[in-house]
Amino acid sequence: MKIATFNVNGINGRMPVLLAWLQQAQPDIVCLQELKCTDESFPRQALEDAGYGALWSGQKAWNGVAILARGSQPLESRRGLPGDPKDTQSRYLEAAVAGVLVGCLYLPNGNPQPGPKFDYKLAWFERLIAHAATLVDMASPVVLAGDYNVVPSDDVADIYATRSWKDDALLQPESRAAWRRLLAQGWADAIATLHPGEPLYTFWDYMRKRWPRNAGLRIDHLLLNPSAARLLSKAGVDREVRGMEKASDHAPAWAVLKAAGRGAAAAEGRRRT
DNA sequence: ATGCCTGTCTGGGACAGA
Repeated sequence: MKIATFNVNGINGRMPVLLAWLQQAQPDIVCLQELKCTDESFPRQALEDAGYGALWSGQKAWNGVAILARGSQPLESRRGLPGDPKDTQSRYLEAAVAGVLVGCLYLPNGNPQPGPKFDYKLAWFERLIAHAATLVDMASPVVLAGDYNVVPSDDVADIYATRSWKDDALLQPESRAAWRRLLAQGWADAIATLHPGEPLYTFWDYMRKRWPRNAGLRIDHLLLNPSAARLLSKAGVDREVRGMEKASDHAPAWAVLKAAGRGAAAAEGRRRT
């Protein structure tokens, strides 16, 4: 089973890219962020025609998350993080698909920092940590996938260079401390686990020729609870998607879990023949 | 400190992204 996360930066303008990637990569589960569309304008029919059932939480102009499942309908288990009823931003959606619990998240960017947006980012992170604590020890596989808006370290595996980013919310000690506390619950960073030290960036700013220069950041992550981590067999980034016409500024990141969920082994078998 | 790009909502320019 292949699970992917992709910040599309506007789903309706990104449909040609999204559909081409779905067709090529054939992910079983997809977490999408930054839909930038209302619930009414979500392209449900086009995704269904491409073979995907969908669940979405839209919002006018900004944010918005969705979960896609190839050949089935995701079963919603949660909409929004607990802990702040006044938070109306569409940033979290959770569903069960083929025996895997999937949390799709779009963590606040937090710029500029310091300031109220950074405070909101850290507060949202605390709510995520509290909710993740209730999921990490589940007997079934759990994957928390999305745009975390955190560059885990200054290492070249996570960022091309830090000079122009040192004051950015994505690199701040508070953001990284929250990230480390989340992982310390027992979550495995799929890409870092299988490709330690490799610069598998997921975001390249549109500005300053950062894509042609491969001046990227690793901010889209898939975290696996121990049950899911035991099944981890592959992980990667489909970086060619960033080079397509009318690309998002993010590329999809993905992980493959072996024999996860009912029928997955049969599906793997079919794929090999 | 600002522009650099691209998106949405609008119908020009503000705001947000990271």
